[in-house]
Amino acid sequence: MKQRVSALLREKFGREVVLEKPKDRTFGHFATPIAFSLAKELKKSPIVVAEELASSFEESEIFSSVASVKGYLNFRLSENFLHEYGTWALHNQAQFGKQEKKEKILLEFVSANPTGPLHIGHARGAVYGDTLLRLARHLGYDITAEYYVNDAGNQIDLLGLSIQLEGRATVLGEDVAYPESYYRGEYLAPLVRGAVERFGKEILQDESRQKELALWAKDAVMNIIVKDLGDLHIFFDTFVYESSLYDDWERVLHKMGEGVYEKEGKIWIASESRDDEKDRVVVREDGRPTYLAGDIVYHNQKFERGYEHYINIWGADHHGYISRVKAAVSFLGYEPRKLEVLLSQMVSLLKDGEPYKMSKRAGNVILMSEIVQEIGSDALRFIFASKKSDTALEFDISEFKKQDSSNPIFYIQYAHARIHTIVGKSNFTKEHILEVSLKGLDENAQSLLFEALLLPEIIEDAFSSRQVQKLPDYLKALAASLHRFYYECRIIGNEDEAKLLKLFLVVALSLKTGLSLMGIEAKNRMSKEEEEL
RNA sequence: GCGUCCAUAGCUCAGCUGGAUAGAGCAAUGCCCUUCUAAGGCAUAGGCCAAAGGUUCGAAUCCUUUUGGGCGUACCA
Repeated sequence: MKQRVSALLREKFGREVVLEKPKDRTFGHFATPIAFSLAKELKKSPIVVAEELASSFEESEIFSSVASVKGYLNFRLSENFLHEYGTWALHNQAQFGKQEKKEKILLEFVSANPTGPLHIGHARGAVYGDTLLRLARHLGYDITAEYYVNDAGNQIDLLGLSIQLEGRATVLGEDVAYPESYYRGEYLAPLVRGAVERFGKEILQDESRQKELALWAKDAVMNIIVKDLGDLHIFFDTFVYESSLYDDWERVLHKMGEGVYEKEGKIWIASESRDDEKDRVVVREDGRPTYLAGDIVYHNQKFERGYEHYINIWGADHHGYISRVKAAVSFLGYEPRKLEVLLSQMVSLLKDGEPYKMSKRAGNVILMSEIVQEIGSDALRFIFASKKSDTALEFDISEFKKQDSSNPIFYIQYAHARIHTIVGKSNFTKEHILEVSLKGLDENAQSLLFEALLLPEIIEDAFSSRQVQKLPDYLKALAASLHRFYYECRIIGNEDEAKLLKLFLVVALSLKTGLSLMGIEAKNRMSKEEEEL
């Protein structure tokens, strides 16, 4: 819709025209301040310029009016245009808001280490990534969702050790001296049981079998992670295991050519020459590659697979890492600009006003699964998707729990359910409703129709700006408009009943489509009884 | 110290490719169910957009500085 208007104006003025939402909807559907910039060039007052422009629009099949107000140009779309578009959308529901972007994108997100279940901080990146994924798919991008599994290195050894410690303390009843760093948490108990069942108790005490234990356990942990993500309706296309990439290390190292060098018995990457603060070690003196090495092989593998664009979603605590990975990409002979790293900022939790620390090693983490159980996938997804991902977010768990009825997700669901109910109450058949014209609606109704038809623009904007919160913002506003309209106008028995129901169906289509892009299923009815349970 | 993200209503946050009177939800106050689910609607109140400069017709938005925070600053992941 906006694209069409924008294209039309670009043609007319021979330049890009800024289109915005009028301050007041009664002014029209779209507005542009173009007269202000033209005024300077033409050396006339903006008001005069706007008047002249407005009167030059006489005949147009898209606009019913073009008016100038205080230097702004306000456009009102024609009834016919809105009618045609709304009717098309209802007959092609699955196509509504879709495009055919085609670009091949690799989206990597979550990628939490398989050393424990996901916590609430991971959930944010997960929701953000999955929402982007859904938006991109809707826009026609050929996008792959990938999880990179860090199953090599110290953290895996630590997992083996942690299971042994837990087992020796709980199964063998030993008095265990805990080292400084190890993992703790309830998830270890079943792992210990499983390990004993599979390997026998001996494995708990045999230090030389830590690795063996860990390699078995990481798969079990990955299963937990995948299951927890599934509960949030998040699914990955591919999993890449760090451990599977190291065979390639020598070749990749060689591929970086001048980008790496030897010094003090270690191998370094010359990342300082590529905007990093300093050069970094990639292979230690004892020959063990560092964490960075894993990411270098991985990114090389990504680029060799040949995508047009790469998006990584990382926790904000990794932001210092961006420049060194980009440096590596550049040494590998690829275009670092194709790699886009998005950050998901920290989530800090309060519980009854008390701050919660979220270090995985500390053990007192809030598990993602715990929150999903408390408030449900829909509410969690909605809250996280509603906040700009690069801003630190703070919320109180206890506040969150009691939020039930005031939760925006219910507000939107209720709007959708209302439409479904009222359509069911009407004596008109759906077929008849779809046949009627959307022309001849009054000001309020037409404005609602226009708002509902804006979804495609929102989807495009939310994805291209990577600001997914634009979608929930829009849905909230649309639901509010629906509720207001519903309150003010009685539908059943109205002389325009079928017409208004058709309008409502367009609104429902937008709500449903928008919710599904957030991984939330639209409800057809709200039940207070269910809520009590 | 350096890098980076941030600072908007009492609280949680939108708004940021510069544009018309800075918005929403929660919390507060007062109304609206003989009417399609009141999980709703209406109204009131609430702001020196952290501070100071600059750019210009025009700044919450762009630039600089300051202040106050988060995160990072490993041969840890």
